[in-house]
Amino acid sequence: MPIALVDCNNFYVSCERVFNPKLEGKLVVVLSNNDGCAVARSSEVKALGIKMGEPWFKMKDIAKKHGIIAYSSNYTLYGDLSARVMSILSNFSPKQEIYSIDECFLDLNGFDPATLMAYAQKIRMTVKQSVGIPVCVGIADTKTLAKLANHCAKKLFAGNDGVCDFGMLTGIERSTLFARIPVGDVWGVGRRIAERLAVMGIHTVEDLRCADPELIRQQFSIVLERTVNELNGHPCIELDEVGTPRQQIMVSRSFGSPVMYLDDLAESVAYFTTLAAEKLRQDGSVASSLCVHVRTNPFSEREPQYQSSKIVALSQPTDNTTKLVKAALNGLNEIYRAGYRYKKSGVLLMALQPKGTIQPTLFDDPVEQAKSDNTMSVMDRINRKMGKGTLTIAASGITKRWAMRRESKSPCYTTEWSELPEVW
DNA sequence: ATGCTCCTGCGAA
DNA sequence: CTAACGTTCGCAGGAGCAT
Repeated sequence: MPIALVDCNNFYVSCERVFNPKLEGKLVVVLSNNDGCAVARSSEVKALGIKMGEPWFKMKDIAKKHGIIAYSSNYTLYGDLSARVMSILSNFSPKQEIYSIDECFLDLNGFDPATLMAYAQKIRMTVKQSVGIPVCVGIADTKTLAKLANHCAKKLFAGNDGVCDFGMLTGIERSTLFARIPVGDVWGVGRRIAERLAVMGIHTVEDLRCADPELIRQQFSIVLERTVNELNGHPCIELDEVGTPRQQIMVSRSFGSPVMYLDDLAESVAYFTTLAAEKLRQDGSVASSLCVHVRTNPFSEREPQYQSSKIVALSQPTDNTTKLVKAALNGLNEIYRAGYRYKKSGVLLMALQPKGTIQPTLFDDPVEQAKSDNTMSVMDRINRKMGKGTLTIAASGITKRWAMRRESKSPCYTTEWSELPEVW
């Protein structure tokens, strides 16, 4: 029952390189929102020892010294390229689970085990040729093992051309390999759990594989017990093909610079709510309540700190931007306190359900409902065709003094005509 | 005693 | 010039509450 995990290499960096081949071989990082931390690093940058999540301002000296090129993140571009990669990959298996923006599982059940390595190479070549993104492929009998195999394809076997198939290993070879990998590299084992495992003398993947599942469940959770079983080749985590609709939708951002006044905060909350509402309608869901959240900057230790949130119930489930914004602003009014320097706000849409399943009695006025649906669908269509933010509600403001910093964003090559360089 | 919701911790990318 | 540290999602388990 082989499963492949296909994962893009340094995905955001690779996206930038697709449209700017001069970046090949150079030291490149992509920064998080607000140009805060490094969230993608080229292999050359990783070799310098710069860690994932490292704050940009802390590594500026090293960056200058080595000539690191930094990009602001361009999620529009990365999302579009991701969709192209996933579409190509879907041709390689009847069952695909898109796990994140840069990786997916493929069910390879029924394929001849002896041909899987070659098949994986074909996958890599096809994606590279048609989208320009390099990927690695890990193959094994469970999702946890496939993740681990992918990790090996990337890290341990530099000479193995980006593919690793655990099906090719004997039991001894596997144990020897696992004994060289720190337990923290296993899917589902983060920093905290790794620390606690270390206390128990479990340091490597092999240690965890041989641990007593019953004990692990007792000391940790059923999740980690499943991990142990999966490491032993017993599938516990199903391939999840159907994109089960989200249970909540969150939009929040740190501000480019701190905000003091309710007006600015309200603009941001209104804007984030419109973004959340767009996602909600894309999912075909409606929300029954929402949560507004604001906070000061926890890293400014000398400043007075404040954070608060408020849950607002909606009179009936809706996907209408105007109604959601009104509710969010009501909530904001209740938690706003003057005199603080706010650094972040956010909106969480909660208690989501499929739009189709709302009880008909809730549609008291079908005419109103149809009007609302029409307005929203016109807005969505215009924004999709003419670019995000073409049509917005006034409450989200024009000036956006709080807008996030994005000092070095590349053009949205695949989605914005206006951003194409003229020479093209 | 049982079942529900809410909150927190943790992990992932 | 200076100051500057991400976002979004799910799951499990425990606390707290109602029945």
